[in-house]
Amino acid sequence: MMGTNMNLRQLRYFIAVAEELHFGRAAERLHISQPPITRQIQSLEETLGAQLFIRTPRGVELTQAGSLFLEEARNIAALLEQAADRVHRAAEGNLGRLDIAIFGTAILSLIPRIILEFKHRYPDVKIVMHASDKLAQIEGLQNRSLDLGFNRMLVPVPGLVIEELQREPLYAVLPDPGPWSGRDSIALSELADQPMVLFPASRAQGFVEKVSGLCHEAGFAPNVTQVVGDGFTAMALVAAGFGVCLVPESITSVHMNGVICLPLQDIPESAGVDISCIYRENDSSPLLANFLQVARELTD
Amino acid sequence: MMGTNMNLRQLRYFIAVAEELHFGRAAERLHISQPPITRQIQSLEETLGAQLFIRTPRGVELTQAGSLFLEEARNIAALLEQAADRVHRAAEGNLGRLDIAIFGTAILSLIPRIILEFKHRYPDVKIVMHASDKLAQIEGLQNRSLDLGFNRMLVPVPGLVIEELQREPLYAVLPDPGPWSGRDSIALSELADQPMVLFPASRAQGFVEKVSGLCHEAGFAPNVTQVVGDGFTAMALVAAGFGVCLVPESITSVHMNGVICLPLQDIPESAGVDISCIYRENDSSPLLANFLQVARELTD
DNA sequence: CAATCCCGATGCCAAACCGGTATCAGGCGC
DNA sequence: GCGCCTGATACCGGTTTGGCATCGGGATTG
Repeated sequence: MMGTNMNLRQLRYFIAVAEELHFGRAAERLHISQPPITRQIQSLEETLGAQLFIRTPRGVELTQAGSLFLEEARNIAALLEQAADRVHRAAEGNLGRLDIAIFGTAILSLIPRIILEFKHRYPDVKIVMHASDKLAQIEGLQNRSLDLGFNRMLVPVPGLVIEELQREPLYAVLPDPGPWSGRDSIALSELADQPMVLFPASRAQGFVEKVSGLCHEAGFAPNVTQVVGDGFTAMALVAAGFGVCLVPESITSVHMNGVICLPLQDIPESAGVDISCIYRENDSSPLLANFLQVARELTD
Repeated sequence: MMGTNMNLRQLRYFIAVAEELHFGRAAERLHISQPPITRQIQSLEETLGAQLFIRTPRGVELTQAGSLFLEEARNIAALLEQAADRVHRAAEGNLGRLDIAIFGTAILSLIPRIILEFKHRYPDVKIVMHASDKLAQIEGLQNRSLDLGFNRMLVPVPGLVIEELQREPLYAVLPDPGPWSGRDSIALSELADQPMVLFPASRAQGFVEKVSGLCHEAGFAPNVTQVVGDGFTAMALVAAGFGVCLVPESITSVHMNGVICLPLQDIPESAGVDISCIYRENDSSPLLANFLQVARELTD
């Protein structure tokens, strides 16, 4: 019993013979001698239970079954080649899908630049954006529905890596016109008596605690009058006279009537607020690696 | 250097491992031991230039590239299986295409029965019908655009086989009312003085010569007044009073006002007209073989 | 914290497979 | 009838493949 199992070699040889209609020329084209072709074709015919060629004194011709098989064989060969190429590209991170989570104010400035650059470099990678808060990002990463999250003030989680991309100073958002109109900076202690709006009203700790801590270091306890969901709402409340608030620098790129934004004096660099990304520690995806590389390049 | 060329074996092993997510279980499923699987997967990964699995202490999991390749591999494996099945069926004559030529009056009675029965037995064989005269059938068979022709009074052609399926007696078509109204048969000699309509006016010899020969055997030369294209036209001319004509029995299944059809007396069986099929001598197509078998069964 | 277990990886050997050379068998043309 | 061309076959050597035994590393367990 010869071959009871098809082989890609047989397929290649068959295509060559079917196109040359001549065992000898097919052998020449395949850079082998003629006898192996005879045997592989015989084996293939036995496997398929079908005669593929009619042997004639001048060469061979295809039977109807052979003609049918030629189409299928060509198709399969092309699919194999294509599959190999696609897999290779996927392994190099040029093809695939990346699920990225961001939250509210993270949309500003840095992250869109990273994503645009990545899409430009790897156009065949499909980026799916998810708007998720801190806890949803961690859950999504753990259950594999996310590959990467962007956030601020992340706390370490076992199995996940937090990588700081940028650290931006804090700004005070103040009513305008008001006592600080015309100033170009402000000390945190000047806000000791001011009612303060905090954000975000999230399940997870982070920015709110950061601001509280800074105030205590400046020698006063913040007089919190409101805790709202996001920085834009907080700025709007300041404009409406509810008090003052502290925001990361990037939010000040949004200009709003009725408020001014002033940098804080005497605050160490490390007291700024970070923009970090978070991903699985043992995620070997080349897509993620490529994305992180782009992110690092853009924050150097 | 291991494998620079993909192999179907590697593909099968990969699918098994990807579905079991465990080299040992995959080996068990494939009825081999575990080390060959390790090697084949390594070779495949090297060939593709992509890591397909992440080895973990409890087994393996698919990388994104591996996940992508699993889909492709499954698809290709299914296509291969399907191709093998289709080729096998084609070789057994259950699948494919048969080009069959008929001409005018051959449509009656026998041939449609054969074709209907064949379509019933081999529903996946596509039958393409061509209306071709005798010469076109021979040319079509020789240049491979036809597989089988039906015709009458065929003359031998080198490389083609003529197989008689049925022989039917001749009938005389006579004007009605007329001298023979009420009779139930007629002798050919009674038509000696009658003007006669012949058909078909074809490039090839055949029925016309047959009728002429019979008349001479009966002792008279036919008084041919018209030669027309087909039997129906001839019958119409008889009804219009142009004379009489001779037709094969099967045409008498068509009833036409103004004519009666009477069987000829004293004509030997061999003098009847045949319905034959014609095909290539060395046509090894199983579809043709199956079709001929059906035809022979229905004419036993 | 060490013993143990389970997984995949590796080394080694025999069997099967594959390709090359030489040769055979049959149809066609001169 | 003889040569020529085709695919088929016989035999041999190198390569590949699978099985057995074993290794190395991480996780579990007592």
